[in-house]
Amino acid sequence: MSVEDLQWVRAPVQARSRATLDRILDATEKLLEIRTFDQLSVQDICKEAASSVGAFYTRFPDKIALLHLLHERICEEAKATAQLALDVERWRGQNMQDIVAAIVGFMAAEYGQRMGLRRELVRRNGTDDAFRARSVALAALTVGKVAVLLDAHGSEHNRTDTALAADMLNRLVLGVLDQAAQYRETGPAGTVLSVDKLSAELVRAARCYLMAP
Amino acid sequence: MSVEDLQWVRAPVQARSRATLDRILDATEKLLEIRTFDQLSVQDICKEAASSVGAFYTRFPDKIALLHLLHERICEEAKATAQLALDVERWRGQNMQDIVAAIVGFMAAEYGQRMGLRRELVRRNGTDDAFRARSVALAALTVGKVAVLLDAHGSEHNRTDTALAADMLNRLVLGVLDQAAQYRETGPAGTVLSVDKLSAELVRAARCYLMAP
DNA sequence: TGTACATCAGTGAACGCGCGTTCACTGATGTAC
DNA sequence: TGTACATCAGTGAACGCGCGTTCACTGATGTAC
Repeated sequence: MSVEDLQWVRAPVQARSRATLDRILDATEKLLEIRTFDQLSVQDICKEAASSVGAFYTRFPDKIALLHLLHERICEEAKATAQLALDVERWRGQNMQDIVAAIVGFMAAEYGQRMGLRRELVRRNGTDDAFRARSVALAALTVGKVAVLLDAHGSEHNRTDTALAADMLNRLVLGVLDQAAQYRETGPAGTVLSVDKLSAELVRAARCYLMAP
Repeated sequence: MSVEDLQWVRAPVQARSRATLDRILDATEKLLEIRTFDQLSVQDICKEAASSVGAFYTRFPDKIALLHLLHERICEEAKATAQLALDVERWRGQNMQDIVAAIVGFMAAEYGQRMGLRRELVRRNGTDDAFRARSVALAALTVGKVAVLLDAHGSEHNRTDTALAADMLNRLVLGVLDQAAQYRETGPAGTVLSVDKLSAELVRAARCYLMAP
């Protein structure tokens, strides 16, 4: 999906303004690693992007549209990935253990990237309906596909309500990852846990949740 | 612990100002059910508390001190509860299954109260060091006590690294509960899950994580 | 290939609104004698 | 028990700062002929 399809930005027509837009998006993600979106002034962003406030407002109707654009992009990407990664056919013949490990491991690794943006989006989901709607739509899609996957492998787990199991799995995995995005280096209890270790424990938790008697 | 012991508020000396302070605290918690702390003006809070801006500033040095006070209070309460609830002696002779069910169930129920405040505090933990330090201290305490509990019941679970297991348990349970506080009525995937059902699934997940082979 | 013109892009100072904070003042409560 | 005085508490209009947004202007790019 290209930037032009999105409602949040006036599409650039010259290569120059396209480059400026890209710099603004990159600068924003970079600054979000350290600060909240609200803590970023439009000036800050434009300075970091080697651009100017006026240039910003020829692209975006207002400040928040920038964050909407970043969210919409990341959601569309994730949706496309989910369509491919969670397809039943793709996993036919493989065992549940490996499937869970692959999917949860992938999610954890993905989440490791762009932590700043994730943190901001988690915040928005709590209070802004437009952001929440997009996030919920994405989660509903993946949860639905995971439920189908669970149905197709019914003999390999011990859950009868696969819809509930899929929903809970999503809550567990994203809950822990969102939390990790909030607390960064040191976790919620002050302990350092590498992405790999966290990922491994998450895989373990997911497997256990599905397969324990 | 009484309000006077805290550094965030000028201690009231007359009953009248004590009452005003209480109204301000209650009003804040009430308003936090719908809006972010940043979305609340001092005016809003004072109006809801049937008080005035001037009165507010005779109690508090600034706006944020009010939230610090609420956080410090809730953390002290939680610490006291943890000291009692997670004591090894208290659970001697009981089996792991019941212990997990009781503790996780209790946490979920507790969390159901004051969701608005929780949501705000989760947000703060992500960006404000003072809030984070308090939350981390609390979590470190509970995780430490859970680890001791796991050690004392070593034969009833399958985890060797009890410190890691306790940390992960904390991440799983609080991760899901924090997330629920963000999304409220409808969960992250748009599904409605009562506190009881969520609690039951959390208990299941925690048990499985500890006891699966 | 060159020139004129239209549109796109970018600049940064200035504006104005919202909200945290202050302040001059009034009223209530407590204490000394 | 009454009076004077000190301190506590409360009021709400006014102030001022920060930051999102606008705007008058300059420069760059593309197109027609």
